[in-house]
Order: sequence, then C-alpha cells, then structure tokens
Amino acid sequence: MRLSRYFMPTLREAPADAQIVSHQLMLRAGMIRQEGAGIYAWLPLGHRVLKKIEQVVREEMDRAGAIEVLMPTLQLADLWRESGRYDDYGDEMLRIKDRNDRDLLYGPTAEEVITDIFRAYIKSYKDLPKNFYNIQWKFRDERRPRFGVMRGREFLMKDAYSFDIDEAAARRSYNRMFLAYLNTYARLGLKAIPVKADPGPIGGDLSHEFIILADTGESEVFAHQDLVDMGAPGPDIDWDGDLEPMVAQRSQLYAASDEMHDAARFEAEVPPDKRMTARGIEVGHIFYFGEKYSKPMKALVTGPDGKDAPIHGGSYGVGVSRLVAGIIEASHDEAGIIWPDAAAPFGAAVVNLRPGAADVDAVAEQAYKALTDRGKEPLLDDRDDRPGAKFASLDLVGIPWQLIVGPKGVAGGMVEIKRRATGERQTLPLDAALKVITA
RNA sequence: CGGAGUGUGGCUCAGUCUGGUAGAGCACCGCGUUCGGGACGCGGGGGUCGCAGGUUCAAAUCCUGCCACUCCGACCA
Repeated sequence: MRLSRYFMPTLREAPADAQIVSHQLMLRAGMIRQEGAGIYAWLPLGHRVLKKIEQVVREEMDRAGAIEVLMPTLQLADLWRESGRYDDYGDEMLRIKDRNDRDLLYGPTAEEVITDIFRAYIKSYKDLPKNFYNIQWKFRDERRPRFGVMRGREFLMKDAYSFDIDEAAARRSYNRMFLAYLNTYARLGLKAIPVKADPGPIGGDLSHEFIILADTGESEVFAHQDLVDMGAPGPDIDWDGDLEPMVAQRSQLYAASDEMHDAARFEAEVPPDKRMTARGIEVGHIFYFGEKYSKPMKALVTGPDGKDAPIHGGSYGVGVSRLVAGIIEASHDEAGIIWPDAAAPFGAAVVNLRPGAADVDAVAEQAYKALTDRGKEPLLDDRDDRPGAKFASLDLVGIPWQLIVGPKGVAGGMVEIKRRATGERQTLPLDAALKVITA
C-alpha cells in the first residue's frame, strides 16, 4: 500500500473523550471513529488489525477442530422465549420490531441460534462431538459503555459452542478450547492467565476467564508465578488425545481475579517468592453449561442405548475487538503502539525520505516490491512530508519494521532498518536489510 | 440506573462569571524557502457556539426544557 493513496488520518493530540491509553492511541492512529456511545466505525488501519486478529483466532479454532459458521446478527425473539432467556436478559438486549410487528433482537450471544441449527440436523451420538464457532458482531446495550472498543456496545466476538453426548465428553471439548485459547493469545504476543471463573448456577469447576497482563488493566490478578511462566502449549499437540494433564497443569496452580480471590488460600498455596500480583484485562471466557439450552430447546441426540438425551453444551468466547485495545494496553510506549507481528496492520514500512529524488525513489520502490513479493504486506511512505513527521506517525501506528531509504544512505549503497519494539537500528545494504525483515 | 462533569471549525482549547454579534495552536488550501525525528515565512478557506423555546435594543454568554458524550459506582467478551 502506498501511503500517499491510503487513508490513515493520524492525530497529534488525543481527543479529550479518550481516557485510557489504548483508546487514545487508536484515535490518534486513525484506527477508529466514534459514532455514538460504545459504537465505532473501523477505519482502514483499525480494520486491518481487526482482520489480522480475527485470522489468528480463526486459525487456532480450526486447529482445535472447531467448524466455522456465520450466524445472523438479528435473531428471532421466539427462539429466546424457548430457552427462557428473552425475559431474563433485561435491558442489555436490544429489542427490535420488524414491519410485521415481529419481535427481533440484535444478538448479544448465539446459544439459541446455534442450538436451533444443531437440533435441526444432528440426531445421533455418532455425529458428536461437534464444535461450531463464528466471528460476528454482537450488541449488548451496556449501562455504561466506556474505554473505546474495550467496552463497546457493539463488539466483534468469536463465540464457539460445543455439543457432546455427556459431561465427560464435554470436558474434552472444554479442554481443547482451553488450550487453543492459550495458543491464540501467545501468537498475539500476549501473556494470558487462565483464572477460575464463577461457574454460575451449573456449578462444577468448568469455567475459566483468560486475563492478559497489562499494567493499565481493569482487574487485578493473583497467580502463581510458575503459571505465568509456563507459556502456551503450542500448536503441535494431539488434539484428539488426552489433554487433561496439560489443562490440569495449568488450572491447578493458584490463579484468581479480584472477585474470586481468596487471600488465605493464595498465601497457603503459593510460596512468598512465587506470589504474583498484576493487573489485567479479560479477553476470553469459556464455560460448560450442560443441558441448560439443550433441555428446554430439545436438542436431543440418540445415544448408543437407543434413547434420546439432551446434549451437553459449552460455550467459548473471545472478544476480538477488545483484543485490539488489549494488545495496545499491553504493548505501547511514549511514541505510540507497538504491534506484535501477528496483529500488525502492515508488516513493514518502507520510508522514502526524499520522494521525487530519482535514486531514492528507485531504491524505495525496489524495497517495496521485494517486501510485497515476500508477503510482508508493506506500507510505502511516499508522502511529501518531512522525515520527522514520517517517523513520528509510523512510530505512532506501530508498524514493526521501518526500512528507511534516504539520499545519504542511497549514495553509499545502504539503507537503514529500525525495529519498532526495541528501537534498534542497523545500516545495511538493501539485500541484507530485506533478509533481516523477512527472517 | 444513581452521582459528577462537558458540549465553541476535523483535533486541543480560550472566550461564558461581568450580554455588545467569535479567537489561538494544530490540521487544510496557494506560493516560496526547507528536508534523517511532528520546519518556517507570506497569503487564504472553513464555525446555525449541541437542539428548542424564553428574557433583552442586543445572547456563545442569562433563564427553562430537551439531547448527546465523558468520568465515578453496581454488571460484562
């Protein structure tokens, strides 16, 4: 992409409405524009980041055996009357009427829709397990939207739903999601801690929230340091095998957010030098809910014994649009955003310091083409602007690499590369620079 | 939903108390000089002062009502 033809409206000052750093930086980087309380338009740069994150989430879901679908944003109230949630959900549900006076709603989640789909087609235990997910916009009419896309009313969520014959099988589905989530966050450059969550009326221990560490996070986390250091399991695991040991290893060490924290247990279970307290942001929530929807909605399958029984369900959510803000909270400095490579809107920026100078243009174009050919999705800064302005805005939007082409370097056959995250610079011939960036 | 606050060119803000017909910086347009960390000069364009009523010779400013947005608290990807 040539910046001179792109749309990247950066701001030198943050709008006064933005209170937290991710919101300020998203506005300054020209990623989003607010249309109303908790409602945002995604501008080109923000949209690219959102798509990148979405793709990482998608790949990890697919790897773990989930199947992608796309459910509607508008849902029929009758379905929610079946599950009993239409009246329970309250004012957070945006209720709509169509021209025939039929009650609709803008989906805040999709258990009812997916259960309706499931029950229409799947009748036998032989077709289980199944896990369907979609990445779709949700709307929850929050009492108090805030902090930009961190807590919007409209937000992009990946929601997955598992269907199993019994609780033991459901636990296996749960475990797959548990590990897939850790891999997802790790790929996005985040430290994520699974903490036990309030399982609600179903009980049991099958509910976890995933909290990423960021100094500016809203909630406080208490955890065993070994859990923090353990890292993600990685993609090369046997997804059909016994995942219980890996999950147990990560769910037995103490970890809790403020509302579930038990100071006495923390001190009893965790030695003093292993007690970690930090701030974090919730970016995922998984839980097992058994027959909560399958029973009232009659999502039954025939078991090996020939009898029909409600399936055991679980659901698994990732706040995709929230992750955009979460990553920024976890990764920024005074100059702006520092994207991890997997989420970066562009892999590298080729900075032409003197557009119009034929020799500089030639090298910049050559670098741009080479990076394009190698799949780095580069941004060519060919704006007619001063070097300082270019560096400042590219630092602000957080592109991981800058490949700087200026008259002095070109005269000596060299370019400069700069790594955004560390500020580290190297002066190299173009070929060597390209090798470093594409390594 | 309770409490607090803010609405003035795209952004940051001054002007409101004490009424006299709107201003600065950034951004934008033109010309010129600049050019390795958000340049400078000269010239220029852009604002129903959130909306609706009211008071007044006169309202951004005073009064009434409404709307929007932000923050703090109880709830959530």
